[in-house]
Amino acid sequence: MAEEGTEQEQKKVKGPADIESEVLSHWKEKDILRRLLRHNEGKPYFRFLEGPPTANAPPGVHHIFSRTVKDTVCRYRNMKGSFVPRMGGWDCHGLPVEIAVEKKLGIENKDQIEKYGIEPFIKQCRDSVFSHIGLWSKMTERLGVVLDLEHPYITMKDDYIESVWWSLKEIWKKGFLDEGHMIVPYCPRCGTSLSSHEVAQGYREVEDPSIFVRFKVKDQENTFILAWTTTPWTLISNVALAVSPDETYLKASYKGSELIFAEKRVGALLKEGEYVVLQRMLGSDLEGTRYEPLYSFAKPDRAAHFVATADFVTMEDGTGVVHIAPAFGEDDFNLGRTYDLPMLQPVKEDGTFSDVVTPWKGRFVKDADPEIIEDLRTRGLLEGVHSYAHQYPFCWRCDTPLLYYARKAFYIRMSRIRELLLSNNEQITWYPGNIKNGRFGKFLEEVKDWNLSRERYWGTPLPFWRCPCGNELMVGSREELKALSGIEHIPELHRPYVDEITIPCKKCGKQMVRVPYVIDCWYDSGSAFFASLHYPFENEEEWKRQFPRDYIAEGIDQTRGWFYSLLAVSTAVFGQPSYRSVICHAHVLDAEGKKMSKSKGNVVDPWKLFESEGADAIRWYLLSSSDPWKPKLFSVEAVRDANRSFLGTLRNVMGFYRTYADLDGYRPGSPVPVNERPEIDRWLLSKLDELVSAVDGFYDRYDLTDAAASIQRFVVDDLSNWYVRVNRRRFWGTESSSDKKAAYDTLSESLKAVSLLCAPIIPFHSEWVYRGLGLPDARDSVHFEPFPEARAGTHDEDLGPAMELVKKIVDLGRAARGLRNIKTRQPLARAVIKGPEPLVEGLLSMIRSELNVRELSFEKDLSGYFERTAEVDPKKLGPRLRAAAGPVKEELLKLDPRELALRVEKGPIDVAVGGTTYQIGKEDLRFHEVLPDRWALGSEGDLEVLLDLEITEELWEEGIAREVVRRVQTMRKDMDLPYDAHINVAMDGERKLISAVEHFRAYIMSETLTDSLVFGPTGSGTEWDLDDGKLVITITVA
RNA sequence: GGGCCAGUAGCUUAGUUUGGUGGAGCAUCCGGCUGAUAACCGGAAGGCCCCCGGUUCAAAUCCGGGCUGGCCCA
Repeated sequence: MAEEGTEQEQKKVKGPADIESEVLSHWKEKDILRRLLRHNEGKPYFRFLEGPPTANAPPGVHHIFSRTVKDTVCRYRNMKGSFVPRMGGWDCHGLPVEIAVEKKLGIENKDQIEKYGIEPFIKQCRDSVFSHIGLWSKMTERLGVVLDLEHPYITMKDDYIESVWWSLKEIWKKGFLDEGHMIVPYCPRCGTSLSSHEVAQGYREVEDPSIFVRFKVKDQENTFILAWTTTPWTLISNVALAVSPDETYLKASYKGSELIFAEKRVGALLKEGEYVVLQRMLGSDLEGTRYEPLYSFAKPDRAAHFVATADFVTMEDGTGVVHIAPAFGEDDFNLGRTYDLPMLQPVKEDGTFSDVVTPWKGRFVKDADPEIIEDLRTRGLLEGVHSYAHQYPFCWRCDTPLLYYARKAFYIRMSRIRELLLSNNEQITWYPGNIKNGRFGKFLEEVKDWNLSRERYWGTPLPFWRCPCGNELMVGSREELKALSGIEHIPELHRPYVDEITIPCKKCGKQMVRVPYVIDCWYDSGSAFFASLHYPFENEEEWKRQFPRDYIAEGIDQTRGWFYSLLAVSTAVFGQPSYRSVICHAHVLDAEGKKMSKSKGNVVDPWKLFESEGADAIRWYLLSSSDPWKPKLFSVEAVRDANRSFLGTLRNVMGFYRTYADLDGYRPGSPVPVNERPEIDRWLLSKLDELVSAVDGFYDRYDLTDAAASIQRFVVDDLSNWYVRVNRRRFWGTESSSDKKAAYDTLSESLKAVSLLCAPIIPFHSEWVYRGLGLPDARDSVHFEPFPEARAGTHDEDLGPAMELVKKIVDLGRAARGLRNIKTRQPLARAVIKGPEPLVEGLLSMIRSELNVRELSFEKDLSGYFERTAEVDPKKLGPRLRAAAGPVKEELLKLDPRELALRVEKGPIDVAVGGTTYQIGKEDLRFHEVLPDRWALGSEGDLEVLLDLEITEELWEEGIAREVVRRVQTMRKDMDLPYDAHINVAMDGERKLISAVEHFRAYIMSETLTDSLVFGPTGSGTEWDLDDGKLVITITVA
């Protein structure tokens, strides 16, 4: 019963919302989405990995985009016969979660968190992680995405954390995990380092002092190296000066001193004539030169205060000499490692100078700048002070200027495996390709060590225990921890519980204590390719089947996020890439191309769109409008357009099919053999065949946009606007014939194939079409069908080009009519065509009826009908004559175009330019036609369609008859008459019109199912203003 | 401040690899077609192809320099 009701419903052309809710309830009833998760189980894997979102905020349009891109590829592979595991995943840890909780609790720093208590705090975090998960599930389902959200991986689960621990221990065993100082952006007021994305939010343009400082060279009288800095407070911690090894440096005498600096900077530093160059040398010659420290508050513990060389020294600004304080800058720090420089850090965590810096102890470092400058001035070490405008980061929460600080941290030595990262990247196919060696590859080439530790609370604890005696160990599993600590019950693998676990030291017997860090949550998600399986503790076999993953897809912002962490972890732990192909899709912007943000109020509400336009329209728009990696301007109008241009047409073709199939009781089955069907059927099937291969190839190459575009072209142009339109009559007749059966078979086969081809992109409409066809062997869902294969034998080589020619001829003929305002309803005596002749009679009659001409003739030459003009074709002339093309063209412009056409017709003509004579023939020219009134011409390239516009009385009358038929049909439609209702008609009007109707009486009556047709005044009726007079028509039901 | 991507009709875009009369769709107007169609067909109007230079007989396309927007970084 339910089945029948559904079919009844489908007769009418419905809106997308009805279709989708109907499909959704069908899926629910038959449990389709859940069954699809297991579809093709036991077959070869297509290994997809879902990137885990954080469910503490509702999903937005860009998540819809991601899910669409992922789902479409997975559905395609599923149809191609692969088993596609689609485990959902949730990212749980990290600062965003902590900050959301801090906000909720009304606290804003670590002291307050600790006062509140770590245990209740992380409980709050855990509770808030899934605060919006309901919306995520709802969105995923409404979008028709197949994703297992009932058994997802969850990064805060102990199993997951345990796998992460294991991997960290692997890295540690390889010696890639190190503890040491890292330069991190640090907010002295909040007492914490900041993540890079937090820093990025807080850049502002500021003015800082920029000073030129003299460093006295040791053992050389009155000689100074001139350096430049915008952070005077770091001079206290100076341990070296850096120069560029390949640049030239000068020693110049200036106002009684000798100064050393880069030659390229001289113009910006000193005035011409005020200095004398004493010596030139390369930067590398300066290496090792010792100088006297400016300050000696902090004592270096090894060799310091000499010149080093470094590539990062530029000639853009300053003096070409950079002062180095390894504790306060990343370049400085790295150079410090290279040269084994001491690290002076006389600055406390709150950003003030420590006690050793006697003059300024307790002062915030930046506030001490003016006094430091003054001190240098009085000591004669200052060469100049300027103000310097540049971008500087501030804390996004408290607006304090950030300091780059060397902090103790655990880091993974990614720089050591840079080459391996790069060669692993070579094995990955990127969409779009330019990311591989561009944004991503460049990033890898300069990969930095990965600062892994975070001085926070809600995260995977770093499983590193240390004894006061210096003994250290890494714990790689729960069992290991229990065995080592002797503690049987561990509530969970989070702070504060793991903090309380101590391990007796095997060396000294004291208690080893865990370091206080959690790890960067990007490491969590980067471990998803194994931790989601709880490998290596479980699922060994499944792991082998799923490594590496075939496909991932996320937004381009993940380049240095998940795409990187996924590759970084797998390279560090397994030495191999963890994924083979990746689609980076672009962002979804508002209709103006601006980023959507709540504060701007330009966020499109996906739920409203689901209701008004439907999920398929959204999916189709996102994939068909342009490549996924081009930004999408998202608006209701854009989605509506997708609905209209493609889905609407598909719905209408389906509606047409249903209307007549139901009327005729047609069911697909025992089809008419293809070779017995008319040309047009074979043509459509042949087209369809080409489409199937093309779309298969597009999907296979992850080219979703071309797949969608070619399907759309087929459905709109070939199927709807050509096949259905020119074949309508075949469906109308009441008697059944094999021709009619062939038409139905062709249409239903095409619709079935289309539903399969677009199933990966629009799962709802494809289902609706598929189930509405009445297929005898229909499965529960289109999504269980295998992807169609091009059928041998349907491909007809000649029909394609022949039909293209027919369409072209028809288009040209209609254009010719349009030029002269001759409506298609007006029959014409003949059309003369110059061009290849479509061989098949069936196709010729199609041209006659589409163009409404009685006769068709093909001629090789139409020059007898009209004159031509000629002009230069630069495409031909340019390559042949090169530089002479211009002047020759000028010369030819002097001739009358008509005369030129005539002369060239007889043979090449000579054109003399600059003493050389060039032969110009037909092939160098383009021709235009000058037509007499009787003829109308449409042409494209060599194809020309000429219409005879002479309208005889008989042709005119036939035109009137067709007008009348059309008016009557319109009236029938307005009266809502059934298609098969018979009528009686009365007409009154001008004599010549009535006479025309009388001559075509039989034709009019049969076309309009009229039983009786009478003439004479009628009381009521509709008055029609035909171009040639008025006609009143009255219709009554027979 | 650096890197990547983009800028073409009122709007959305194709064309740029390989130089040779810039094509579509939406919207507007006119005409047509309509026994599925909010569909479609024809025509009109609408383009300093972001700007400035360069190469070339010829540049939307190649090269250089800018500008604007988006993204990623700092």
